Amino acid sequence: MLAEISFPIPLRKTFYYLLPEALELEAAPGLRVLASFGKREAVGVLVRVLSEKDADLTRFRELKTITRLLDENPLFPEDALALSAWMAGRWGSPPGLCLGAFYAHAPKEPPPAPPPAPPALPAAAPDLPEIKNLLAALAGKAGAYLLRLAALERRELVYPAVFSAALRAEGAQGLLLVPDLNFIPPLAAALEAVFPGRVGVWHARLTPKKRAEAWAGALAGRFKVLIATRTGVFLPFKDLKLGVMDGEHEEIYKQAEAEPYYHAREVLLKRMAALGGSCLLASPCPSIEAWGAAAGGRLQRFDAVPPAPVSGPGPDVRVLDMAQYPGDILARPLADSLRAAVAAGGQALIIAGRKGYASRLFCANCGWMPRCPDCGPGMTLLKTGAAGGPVLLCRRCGKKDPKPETCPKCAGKVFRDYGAGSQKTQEFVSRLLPGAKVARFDGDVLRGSLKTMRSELDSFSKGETDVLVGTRIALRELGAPRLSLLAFVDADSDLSSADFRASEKAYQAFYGAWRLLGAKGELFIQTREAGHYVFSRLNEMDYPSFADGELAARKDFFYPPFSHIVKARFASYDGNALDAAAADFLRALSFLGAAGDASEILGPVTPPGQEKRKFHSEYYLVKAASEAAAALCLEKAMALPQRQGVKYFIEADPYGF
DNA sequence: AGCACGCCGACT
DNA sequence: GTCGGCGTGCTC
Repeated sequence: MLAEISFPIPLRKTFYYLLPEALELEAAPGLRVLASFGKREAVGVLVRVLSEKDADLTRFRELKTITRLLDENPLFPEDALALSAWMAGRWGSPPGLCLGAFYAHAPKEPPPAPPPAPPALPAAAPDLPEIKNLLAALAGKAGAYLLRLAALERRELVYPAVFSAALRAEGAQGLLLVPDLNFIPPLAAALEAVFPGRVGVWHARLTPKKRAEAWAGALAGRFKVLIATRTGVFLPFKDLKLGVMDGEHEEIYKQAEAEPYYHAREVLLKRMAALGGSCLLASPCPSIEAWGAAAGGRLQRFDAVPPAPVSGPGPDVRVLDMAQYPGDILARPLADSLRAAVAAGGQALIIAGRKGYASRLFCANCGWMPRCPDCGPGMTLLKTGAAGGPVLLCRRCGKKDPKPETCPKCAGKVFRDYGAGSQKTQEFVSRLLPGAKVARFDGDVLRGSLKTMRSELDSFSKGETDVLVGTRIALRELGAPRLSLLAFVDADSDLSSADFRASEKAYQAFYGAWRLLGAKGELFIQTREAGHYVFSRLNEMDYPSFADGELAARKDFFYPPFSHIVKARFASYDGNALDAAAADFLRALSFLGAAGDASEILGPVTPPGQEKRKFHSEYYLVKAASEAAAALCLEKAMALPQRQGVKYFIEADPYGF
């Protein structure tokens, strides 16, 4: 007999091995196997057992034999093979890598038996009618739910009650996914009160030993609840009955940096459905996708949110039109309020558009802005280049140019810049408020040492820091006792993007800020698009009305959740090759219109002034009417002939473009 | 992804 | 003369 094996490598194929007769009875799909692979031994997963006559073996000189089986039983009762095959089709990553995501952290030998488990303790349920209804639903039959949860601090109360209600059966386990490492400790403490000694923790920064313990503990059923960041959606469980996703709207749940590509929200929903368990998506401001799923009946929605007028007047929202304050990092009214707030003993959080010094340069006379001469997008200004002077950087292709002495359009000599990065803003604020303690929190701090990050956050929440300058990630990190002012230095980097999710993301950021401020304080938003419609709805901060409007717009323009997006970008120095690649693509997708559904292809979209550049790029956006149609488009786009000198970027369900 | 082979630059 | 850079090719 033969064994068909999948390896965690970026190839869209499986491998045949001889299955020793002694293993024929034990061998079953889903078991890990050890096998010689090239010049090394590799761990793969048995996909199928088949007989020699069912496989075309003429291409191979000889077959190798499996070394041994590593498991007695499959690690995933929910069928990781089927789930990973679905993932591979949905986001276009190689099936072996998708399957590998489930098995990546598995120790080679099966884990030891778990110690006896202490009993669960009762959880105090918050006294809100909608929470009671949710708990009753969770205690009943399995389902998929959306919970709108307003106050940040209620999570520590709600989640223990939620797991307690859904995990009454002795062996039943739960998974709580969080968007951020810093959410884990308080939630772990809250869950420990209900499941003492049976709360596990999982994130990318665990030491190898702790990671192995958490992984094995989940599989063996030692943990009642696992709290985990994104990758935790692939953890093995003995009997997973409830998957909860906190901060469901957070973009971090989409893995787009490295293969396999996936969205943890959709994997969780699919996985819980396969297990016959429940899934709960929770957020103060759900994604429009989740909002649409609730409107369409695929999620049952609970609103644990008092209507806006009940929760108080809310902070004073001030949208500053930066056209009136050209060149200012902080406009005059904001600077004045900031000075006053700190003088009065308050704390402030300033959100810059990006990290570092980067900002956008423009001519003070004619408004000219530098664009990348090679590939098109607006260039950002860095404080120092290699030679020491200021340089312009293209964030797409990495081209660096010295800052021009005079404006190429009007020969003006005065330049201004706007949209300062966190570092530059921090320096500005330090100069504005001599004597105040000004700290910074951005992606650099988040990726730096855990100790530094914690001390920055603690220092702010204890009230030692007066002003924290950060990027948007600082928003979800904080609890601040004396926070009385919050400002967005540059809201336009979000609003002006071509992304159909731009206003959703911007609104969620403003809403997050509004909630962080609580009942009082000042919220400043600096923008060059003060007329944008998100601002017309900010006063009431009525998320449902915003989300309903956004959902209607998505329907009108046929965007998700009403369609499925596949983005195909082509780039080349050779314009003819680019045209040929695009023609290949359109030909391959010509079946779309013929199907008679509403699917359509947008594009080509090219950066402005493309003709004059040596580097060409363009993209197409496929709006597919169904998941199946999208999967077919993705498959055809990935199978395109690779033309010489052309780079292909194919992405399903892209975020941020 | 690993891992090896292979052909060109600076150094024990 | 070697060590080592990463381009290219292969894995049943």
